[in-house]
Amino acid sequence: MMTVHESVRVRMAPSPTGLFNLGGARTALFNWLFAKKHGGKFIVRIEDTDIQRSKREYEENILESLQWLGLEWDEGPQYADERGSLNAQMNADTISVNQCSNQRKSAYRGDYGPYRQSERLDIYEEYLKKLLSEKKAYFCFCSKEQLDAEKQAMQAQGLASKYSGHCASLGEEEAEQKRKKGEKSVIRLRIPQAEVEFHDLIRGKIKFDASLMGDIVIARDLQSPLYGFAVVIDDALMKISHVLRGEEHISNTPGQILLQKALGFTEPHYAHLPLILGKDRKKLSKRYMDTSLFEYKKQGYVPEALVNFIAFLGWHPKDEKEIFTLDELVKEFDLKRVQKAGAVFNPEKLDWLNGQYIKRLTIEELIARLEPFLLEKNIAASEEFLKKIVEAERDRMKTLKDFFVLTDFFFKLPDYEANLLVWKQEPVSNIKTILEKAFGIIKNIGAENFERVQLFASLDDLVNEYGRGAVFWPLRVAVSGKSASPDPLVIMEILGKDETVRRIGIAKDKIESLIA
RNA sequence: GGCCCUAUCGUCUAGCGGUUAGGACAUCGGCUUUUCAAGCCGGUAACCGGGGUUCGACUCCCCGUGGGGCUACCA
Repeated sequence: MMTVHESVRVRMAPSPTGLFNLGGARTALFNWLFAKKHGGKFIVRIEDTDIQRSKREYEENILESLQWLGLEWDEGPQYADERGSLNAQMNADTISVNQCSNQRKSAYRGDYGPYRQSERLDIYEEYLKKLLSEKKAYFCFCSKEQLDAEKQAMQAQGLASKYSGHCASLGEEEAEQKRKKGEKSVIRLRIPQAEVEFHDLIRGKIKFDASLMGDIVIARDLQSPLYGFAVVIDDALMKISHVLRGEEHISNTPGQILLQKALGFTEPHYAHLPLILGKDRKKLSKRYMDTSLFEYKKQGYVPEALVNFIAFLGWHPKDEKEIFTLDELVKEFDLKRVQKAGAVFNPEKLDWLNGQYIKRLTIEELIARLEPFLLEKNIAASEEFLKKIVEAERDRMKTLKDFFVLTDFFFKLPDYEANLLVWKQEPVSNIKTILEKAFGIIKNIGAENFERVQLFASLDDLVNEYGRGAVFWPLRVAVSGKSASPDPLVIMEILGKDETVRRIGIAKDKIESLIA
């Protein structure tokens, strides 16, 4: 385990421009684990500086997803509708209420708020002005077309494309005039001709040649900071000690470090997590496998399985244990054991894990998890009945949703081909007699004795005469309408005498029609 | 094109100079067996290539190659 002396404060800084996905979940999980491991704080900060793409509903989705996974945050947004439950458990004085830009009252937990970038615009402006007055940043009036042409030209020469610095030497007054005239401008940070180096906790030393970067844009205007600028300010102000984020951010780290230097901020520690890749080895994208977390939820995956699965994407414990609870992960987690290369996401393993978790749930707990699905499908069944069918089928369930395809026949006998009743090479006439005899035997069992053991004993003679397969196969089909099911006698017990008799009656008719 | 990251079974990975290269998923076979699962047992399957360093490289270094990321007035 790595030793961390200072107080650990990590953050998850999602941009609410889409539904929360696996990549986000992984970043959140690793940050959360790191915080818990070191007794630190896990902070959620909403990066909604891109007002065009940011949506409130996405933000809610992110927050709900985190809660579903069990990754509760120490500081960050809090919603009106959760105040009732959460507020009660919290110190009232840790909550500050702000009026947010779109008229909605937003509350936060934590002392470093607001935790939504759109509500921190004045803070950014202040730092922007500071940079400008210190001449560390300047207004740039170059048009997109100009910039594109520059870029093309440089690439054609085989050079790194970067901003030429055209407006860097513009006089203050000149710039001011242009602005007054309403010429469109952006704010750029002066990048020194220097080497930027940082130590990545996962990858070691990473070096960049800043002279290849060109002066970077940090804001559209005083009230519109860009991501790279806002993160630096917020991380510093929120006293973030460790930045654990996806590998795609490695290349914007040097710019951020330069910004920290310009502002006199201390540099946080960095750890860049490997990417989660699709089967095509590319970063998970909207088009490819990048299903939102709630989609997994809807498909019947349990959060424990998802957490466990995600943890193992780019990380591995010391020993060979594979099933981990969140608490166990906290104990085992260590950045040292985080992988450097991207990890291809393997849905089969998720399925397996999910199945493992379903098997480990108590019947009661499993039924509780099934509840929302039952509600959605409008299935009403007694607790007693549910318990029985869940018990009979749980080993076959990979997802909660499997319950429905697996247990449909308990509710309603599906139609099936008469042929299905025939066991292997057994003559149809034998099947007919077996069904008839079984029908008679079963009909004679008292409804109060309608249990597996009793059924099994009563059918003993028939089994001895024709063989197990020849007896149980047609009975299975008769009671389930399927070729794959739990033990037919178990099904009968659950179904009860009347329904069992009725179904075997149907099978008898079918087999007769086959002969005729 | 430029910059950066990266490289062990199909996939996730263990390994940290000397191993029969281990585990998990998937796959294949067997057991169990009235079906399908589950479970148990077993099999197939990997160190990208080339140079070094070393008595000895999967392991360390360099160069290729492959893969990925970034290259926005997105995050």
